[in-house]
Amino acid sequence: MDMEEAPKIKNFIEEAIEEDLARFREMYPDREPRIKTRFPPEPNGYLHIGHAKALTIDFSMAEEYGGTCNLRYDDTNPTKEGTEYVDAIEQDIRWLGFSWDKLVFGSSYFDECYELAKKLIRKGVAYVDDLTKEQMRAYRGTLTEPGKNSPYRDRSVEENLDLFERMKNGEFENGAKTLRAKIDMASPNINMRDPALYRIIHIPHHQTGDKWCIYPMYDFAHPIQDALEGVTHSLCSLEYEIHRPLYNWVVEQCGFDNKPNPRQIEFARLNLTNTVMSKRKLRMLVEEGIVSGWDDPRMPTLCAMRRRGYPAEAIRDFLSRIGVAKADSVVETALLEACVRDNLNASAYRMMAVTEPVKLVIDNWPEGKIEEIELENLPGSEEAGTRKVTFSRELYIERSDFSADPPKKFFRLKPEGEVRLKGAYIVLCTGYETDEAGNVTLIHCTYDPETRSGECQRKVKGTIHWLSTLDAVPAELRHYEPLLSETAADDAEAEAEAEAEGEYVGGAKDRDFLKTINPDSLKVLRGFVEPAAAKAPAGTRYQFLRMGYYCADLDTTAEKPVFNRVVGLKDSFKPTK
RNA sequence: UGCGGAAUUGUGUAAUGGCAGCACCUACGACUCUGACUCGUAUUGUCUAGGUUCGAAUCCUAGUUCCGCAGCCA
Repeated sequence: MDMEEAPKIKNFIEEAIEEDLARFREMYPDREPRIKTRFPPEPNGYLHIGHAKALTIDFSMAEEYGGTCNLRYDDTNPTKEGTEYVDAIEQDIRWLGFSWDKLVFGSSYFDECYELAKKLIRKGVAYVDDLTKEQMRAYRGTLTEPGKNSPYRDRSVEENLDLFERMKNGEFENGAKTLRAKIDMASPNINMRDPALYRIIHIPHHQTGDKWCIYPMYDFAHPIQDALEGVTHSLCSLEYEIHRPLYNWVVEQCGFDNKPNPRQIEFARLNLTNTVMSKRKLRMLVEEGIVSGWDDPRMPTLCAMRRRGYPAEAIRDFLSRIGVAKADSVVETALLEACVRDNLNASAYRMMAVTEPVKLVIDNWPEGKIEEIELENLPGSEEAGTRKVTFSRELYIERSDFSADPPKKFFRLKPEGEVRLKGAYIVLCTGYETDEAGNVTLIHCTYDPETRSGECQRKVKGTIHWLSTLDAVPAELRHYEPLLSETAADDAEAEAEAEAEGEYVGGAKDRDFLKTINPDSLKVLRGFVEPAAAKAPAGTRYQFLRMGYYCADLDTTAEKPVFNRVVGLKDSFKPTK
């Protein structure tokens, strides 16, 4: 432990946990309290960077206080879920470097939920209601007016027990009856106006098959699962804040023996500039074919970030830098990119690649002569070693590294100008050729034999990268820009509107969302890479000198290498004139 | 005009009655065989109005703005 290390800044969750810990110790002096958390994804989609924030909080809080965290699939609604996401979720969590204590399904507590529902009926705090969805909405009142009691609210315990059992036995159709908590239809908190506990859904469940046709609601199941698993801190996002009284109501009414009871603490979700996080909108991008899939490198999903080449450590670094708070916020994507650059600068081997090539010929270099140039793989790292690249009369250089009409402070190649070819010689531009349209087609140079790298004191202002036409390998380079031209905050109105239309698709706001999509978010360049880079297996990351960090894509082959630009290098050159 | 939350620099986040700090971004400079990295410098902030106090981002009062809640979703 480094004593020089700055004291860790505590977030409000850590403070709450420490208070709880102190209280537990006081209440139960004979046992050492253990923190237990859980990460509860619903298996109906892929994890994104927002989930990564949540699960990082869940896992790291537990870890920090010597406790453990369960992975629990929140699968109480069989109409939306399937097993196809389960493996992907586990892979993403492991990739981030976390491991769970127990892997459980919420559905494995269905028996307990059912028994506890009957307990609540017997206590007289739950009843079977015959109201339709529409009627229930009408009876609920509004934000400013109280609701009124359902006519079925005062059924006897016996009748409720009988009806509930018959619900379970499949005697009723979907929606015909629900089990409701009997709390207060006049509560100022709408969530407390006799919320539904169980509904009838005649659909087989991916885990429990056709054993059940009634399924508990999140608000009923979640606190029960937490309590049964011994979860001490149920950490979730802000929108559940107003559900907390109901969470506590369920815990109290069910009356669990094992103490302490779980405590729900809420934090703000992550928003990023120029991205969307809503599962529904991400699904829209996939289904509309705007992206190639859930792992399209432009997506904010973890599988996409992995494919693009974002290191898991960089994501964790990012998550630790943004902190945890209760205020809504939108974090700049630039911070994520800074974390990625930080990580890759220290680890990614350097290579040369030319993304938009133009040919350069060294007229005083003997025809057919080849020289081996030795370049370091990682500046400042001896053990990373060196590699050899071929230098020859004809080279490719970056089109943007030559200007026939240069702006001020242009340190690259220009007529009559000199530039160093990285690791090789200083060359002087003696002329250039263009096509009818005025595009440069060939640059003529002479080299100075006295200026070989390492044997030369003379300095020039610019150094550019290059590749020999003899062995440069043609490669596809995919450059990405943000998917959205502006930050499309997840819009509550859109949800409400879409819901009013009966389905979560195609509201007016959604069409607005589609309009904010950046049509140029993917640019495919035909360039060249070093032969060594061409052989890299998918997932290999390099810094292509002066161009950015790149990662060999899933589509890469030795014959046709494909690289994703993970993130570009910072560039402080701003042409003026 | 209901209920639950939140407001600190362009962004995110610290400071729990005692020097408003850190990171990203931005700008400028140094260094540079990557206009990268690194290093240095700089700009900009406590939602508003009162009050308590020697002293307030912090406590009190009143207001303003923003977010969430009316699924048999989670």
